[in-house]
Amino acid sequence: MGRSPCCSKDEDLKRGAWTADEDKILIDYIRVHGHGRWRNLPQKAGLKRCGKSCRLRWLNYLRPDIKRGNISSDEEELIIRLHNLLGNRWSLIAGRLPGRTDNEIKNYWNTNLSKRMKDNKDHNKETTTSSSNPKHPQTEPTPPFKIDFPVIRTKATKCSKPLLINNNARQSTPVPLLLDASAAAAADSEANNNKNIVSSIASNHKEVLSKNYNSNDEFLPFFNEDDDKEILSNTDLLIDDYCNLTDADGGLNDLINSDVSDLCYELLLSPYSDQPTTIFSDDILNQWTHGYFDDADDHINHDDDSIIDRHCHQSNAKEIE
DNA sequence: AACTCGTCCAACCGCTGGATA
DNA sequence: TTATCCAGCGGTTGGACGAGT
Repeated sequence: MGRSPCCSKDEDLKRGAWTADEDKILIDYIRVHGHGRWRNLPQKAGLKRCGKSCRLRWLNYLRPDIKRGNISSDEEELIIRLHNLLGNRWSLIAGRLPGRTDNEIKNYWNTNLSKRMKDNKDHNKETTTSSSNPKHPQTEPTPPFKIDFPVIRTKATKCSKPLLINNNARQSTPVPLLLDASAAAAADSEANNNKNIVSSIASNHKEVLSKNYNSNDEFLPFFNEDDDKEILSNTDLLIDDYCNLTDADGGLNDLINSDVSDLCYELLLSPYSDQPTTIFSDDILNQWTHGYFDDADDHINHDDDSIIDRHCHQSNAKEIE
């Protein structure tokens, strides 16, 4: 049952800090053979280390594209904004900061920013309390960092099928969509609603395909699970989720069995996984972290066309060609 | 100088999910 | 379908180091 441990503890494997010699051996080996196959790498390279340890050492310290030095203020602001947006998805956040590792960002957050955010929150509470006093009219609160954004739950998921939607056919009002299959099954009352939604989506997809995927096409927009105001992005969706929802309709299944069914969009991937890195443009982030959430009562701006960085589409579209 | 305490961060650990036989 | 492999992720740990007493 389950997998065997990466390295059994009774093996004569070295732990703890790496020496310069070990670093050199690892670098030399990877320079010649490339990385990957971490489990066998230590043996082949002549290192008495666990493969996992080698991987971590390479990714977090020895990679040539690692950026040394302090986190700049720009990087810091970006980390804060991304953390507001994504939560503790360190690898995703690191993906937006070239040369920075998830470990580094996680450490930086835990040692610097989390404390500062907490202090800031406390300060805001005090400010709010004192501002309730009519003798101290509230001035426009402009905290350095906003912290109460709903976190978008994303997942570094490889889609094996295309998910396209046409701007022109997009629904104008937020639509509740049950993304979890079991929840969908439990909520019979939602079934017809979902069917209608998915039917609409599938219809959109058909329309998109009929137009042969032009530059206005985008991924599905966010949907608002209205009560808890949780926001889910389309990256949470596996294609199977759509299929489950659309089985009764069949429309989307037709779509995904079409000629372009082997398209692969890779979303929100870490920079050191041999995969594309730039997913969200800074404009998008600005919209997400400022424009989208400036109004607490309306977390999602469905009228805004820019949801996912168009570069993602374009680069993938080129690959398709 | 010696000790304590807090901070930083590299490394470890356990778990997850995709791939594959 | 199931078991296993493997890479990757996020939380936690512990040693090094500096500041304060």
